Amino acid sequence: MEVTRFRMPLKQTLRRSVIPPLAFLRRSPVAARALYKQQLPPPPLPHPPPPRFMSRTLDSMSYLNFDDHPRFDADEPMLFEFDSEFSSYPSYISPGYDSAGDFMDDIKPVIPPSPAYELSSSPSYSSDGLYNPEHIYRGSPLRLENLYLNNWSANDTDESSLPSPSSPIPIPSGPQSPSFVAFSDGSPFGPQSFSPQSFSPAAFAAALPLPGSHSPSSSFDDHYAVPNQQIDSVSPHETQTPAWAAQLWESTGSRHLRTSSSPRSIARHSPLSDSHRARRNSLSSGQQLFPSTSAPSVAPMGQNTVRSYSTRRAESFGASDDRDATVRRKKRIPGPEESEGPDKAHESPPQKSMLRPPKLAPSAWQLYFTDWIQRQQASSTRKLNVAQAAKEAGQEYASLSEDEKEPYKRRSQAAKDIRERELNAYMRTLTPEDIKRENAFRSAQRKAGKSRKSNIKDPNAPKKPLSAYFMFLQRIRANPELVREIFGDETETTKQSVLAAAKWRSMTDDERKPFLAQAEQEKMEYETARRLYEDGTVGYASSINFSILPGSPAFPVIKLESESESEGFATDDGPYHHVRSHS
DNA sequence: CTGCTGATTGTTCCT
DNA sequence: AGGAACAATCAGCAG
Repeated sequence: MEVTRFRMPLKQTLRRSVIPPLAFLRRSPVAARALYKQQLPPPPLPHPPPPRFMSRTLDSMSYLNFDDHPRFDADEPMLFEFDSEFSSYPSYISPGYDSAGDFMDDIKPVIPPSPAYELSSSPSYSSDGLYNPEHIYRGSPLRLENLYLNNWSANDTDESSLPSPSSPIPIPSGPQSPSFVAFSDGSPFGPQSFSPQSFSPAAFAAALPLPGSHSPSSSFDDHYAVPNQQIDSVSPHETQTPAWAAQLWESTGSRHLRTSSSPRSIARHSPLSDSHRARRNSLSSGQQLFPSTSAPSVAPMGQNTVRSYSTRRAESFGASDDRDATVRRKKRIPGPEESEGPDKAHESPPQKSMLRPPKLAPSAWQLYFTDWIQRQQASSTRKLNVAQAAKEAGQEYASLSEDEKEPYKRRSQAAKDIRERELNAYMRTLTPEDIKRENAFRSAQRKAGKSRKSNIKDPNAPKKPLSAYFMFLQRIRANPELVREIFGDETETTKQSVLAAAKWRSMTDDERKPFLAQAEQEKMEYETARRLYEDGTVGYASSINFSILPGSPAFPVIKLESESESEGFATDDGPYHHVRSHS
């Protein structure tokens, strides 16, 4: 098997242990969410931001450039090793597997957990097959996320001075700190730029809260979101999402996420600067945006933090400050067309897919089968080929009761949960060029009849808004009474569509009006978001809904029930009275 | 190679 | 393409 071994120099390791400044997170909301959602340690939050930190942070993005750094030295001592492939299941499904894992998509430091999370001798799966994170880290809550958290906690500290999870973990600082070695040459971002900071998972959660509502369709955010409850308990003083955070975490499902409770102080800024650059600059100068002393302050971004996609393209395979790109590069086996840069993306389609998404999580059956084979090997010397084994094990598996299958199902589900997150995170690391290349490959495969895989969509791109008719559909589905009225007893979705379409056609223009207006409104928002995204730099998630800005005409729109579970939908007052506060 | 199952596609509607 | 959710089919995994 071809194994490409990636090695991470110590310098990079150390660099990695530096907490990304919030400015970077704001500049790169996608990366920020990925970081946050993996529960990485929080960025330093100066209170108030030291001026020097603020000014220097702007130029210091290269500190996140873990790879392909000009200063990269292949002879540096290595702490990490990564394989581009792994021959077995990753840590979360394989008993006894190193919990640090070698999963490319989610770089985890291979460093023993801190004493606070004493490594148990038990594997991640107990003998009954149950997945049990507590078997890995004693004293940590039974949450898969804590695996990441704990690993990072361990990594971000010196092995010799490991703090407890509840106590803040000191960030090394000062010129003598090895963490800053990387900055000592060339980088304008000196060690002194950081004042001693501390963080804890709780502080991080408090620092970077998510908006209060979730889109039912936004699986990514559903899976990554830290429950508000948790955040609140951590930071009782912050009952509201700070403006910067609201902007930061505005999800791709923002259409659904916008709620009346979402802070919108960002709206104070003029929408008239049609260039995102101007907009961002106006944002960065807006210190008054973060007046709260309890709210985390943010180093403003400077002019030079804005780069267009074309710029990024140019840097795509060169020096880059894009952490996502870093991860991505590690996953890919470099192809010939990559060495020449992305200019060739439009040329002949790649011979093979460059994507290295996380592998599927094993099903309950696969886990059982793996165990079965192991048991066979342990208890019997007879040789079975896989076909025979599958046949025998398949019969046994079929005869298992639900209770007996349950442990396997739980293991499988745990693996699936993690895998889904990793996949989502992975997909978000893809650049438009990556996607173009992959789609060119897929198109060629389809043409050749070798695959029927459809093209992938850019998960970072703004989603097309729903048409008026689809909003009508949504509305019906959200309301049991309307469901009964229009769908009757029909449960088949395809037939429901027919019924809904008939109803739609029978409606008068007046009855359709609110849906059409809403669709028009969202279309405009989409166009704005799309332009910003295509211009580059702006992750869709951070796009601003200009329609909420003061002076915008109030736009009566339909409040879909899916957007607010707390608000019951009263059929008697009709849809037209529901006005979204943000619109 | 076998058995199983997760992932993907197609289905329906309209714009 | 965008929503829902189910059926059908593809694809991948175990050694």
